[in-house]
Amino acid sequence: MTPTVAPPTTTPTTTPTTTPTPSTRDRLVATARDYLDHDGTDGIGLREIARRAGVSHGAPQRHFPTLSALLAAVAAEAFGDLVLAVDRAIAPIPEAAGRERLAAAAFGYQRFALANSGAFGLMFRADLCDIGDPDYMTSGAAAFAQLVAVVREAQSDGFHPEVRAEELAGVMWATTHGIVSLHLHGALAPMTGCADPATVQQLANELFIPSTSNHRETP
Amino acid sequence: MTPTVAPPTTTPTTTPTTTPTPSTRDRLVATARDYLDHDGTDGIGLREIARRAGVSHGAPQRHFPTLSALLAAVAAEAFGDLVLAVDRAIAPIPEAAGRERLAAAAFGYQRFALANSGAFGLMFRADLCDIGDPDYMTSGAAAFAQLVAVVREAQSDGFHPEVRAEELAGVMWATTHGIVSLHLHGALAPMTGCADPATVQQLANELFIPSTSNHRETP
DNA sequence: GCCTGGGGTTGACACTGTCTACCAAGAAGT
DNA sequence: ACTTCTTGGTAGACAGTGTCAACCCCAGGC
Repeated sequence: MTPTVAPPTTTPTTTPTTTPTPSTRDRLVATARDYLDHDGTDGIGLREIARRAGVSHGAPQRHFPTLSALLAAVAAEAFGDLVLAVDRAIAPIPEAAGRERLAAAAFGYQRFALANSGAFGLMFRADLCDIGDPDYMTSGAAAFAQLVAVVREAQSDGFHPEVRAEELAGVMWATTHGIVSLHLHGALAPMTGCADPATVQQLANELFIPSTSNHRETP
Repeated sequence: MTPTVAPPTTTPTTTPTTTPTPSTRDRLVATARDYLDHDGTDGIGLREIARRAGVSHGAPQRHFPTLSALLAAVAAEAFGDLVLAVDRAIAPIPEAAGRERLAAAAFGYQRFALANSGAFGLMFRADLCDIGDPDYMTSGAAAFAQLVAVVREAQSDGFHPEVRAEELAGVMWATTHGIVSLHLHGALAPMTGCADPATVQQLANELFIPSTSNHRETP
């Protein structure tokens, strides 16, 4: 999301760009993100975030009406990072090789989920973050739109051109999402016997996208 | 559940079969399941379950050391129901038609998840139920073993016989699981434009299992 | 008859999210 | 310059939670 031009996170408080002091609100979001990266979603809470951010337990209420709203902001930010990660994953592959770009996007999604498992565990949890938050919804829609675009490129490259791109993207998304979700749950490895979710993704790509080398770049 | 033969749920408390009084422990599990069916996972808690079961808030501690243990028992029961549901879904299809049985199993998984969205939302939540519980682990493994068996049948029917059945089952499981998870999260419909997750599953089946009619029986 | 222990109750403790009153400091208007 | 209003932070309350510990009742074994 808005890669270079400083995303104004919904609060243009007299300092739209280059804010020198991180403005409590941003610090709360960053602290929550840190918490997720270190400790996962398990014990996250408003008071603990406030404590780690060095403010009183009532301070977040001035910026977010509820904990879900704060976490929605964190999830929205994470969705932006996801788009960037997928962008980086497909960037080195020429646009003409649409099928390989699609495979690379799936691996990029996986790598992001594994490297940011805490934030990923939050992004699809309606009980934790307010999924009605406008920022959350637009960020999520942007991520899906990116996937649809990659699918369209793959369709130009001969990947099931007869199917609606949105539905096709839904299947691809669900497959990759299911793989990483089950893996992070700890269910995939003992069941399938292969500890690396990328191996399962590799197989999924070979089944879905048969006529491609599907080279899986090293992480 | 426990349809006919009454599996003794880990507590052979002097009445292994045909217990006339539902024995608080069973009532707690049943009440929790009811809660999930009616109100989802959102506000579930030990005290609320005890309240609805008509016992004091400390009573569950006599049977389950922690809330996670109680919910693990509920999830284990739900995994058993899932196996039964998938069994019912593939039963009317002749065993020779392995690919169609696989497709039917996927639809059966979906229908179970949609009809028992509360319990399904619990089964893969490590923060809610103790996934180290032995009952939980064996029930989950049984569900996956059932899927592997169906995949093996499909392989005998020409469905990618060169691939390891466990890995193949992992891909199929992840795809269906991802579809229903994203749907229950509310993300699939606005993105793909089709409200019915079975439509997405239908497409996934057509992509995975190309040479079959993939008839999707009416729910 | 006594004792023992399973199973239920009640009360406590620490903790949570949210609400409300209070307060400090800067902006704005007169 | 003085007042007023808004913004943002603090501290205390309240209802709720999971878990722990003490107590208590009552059936079964000696």
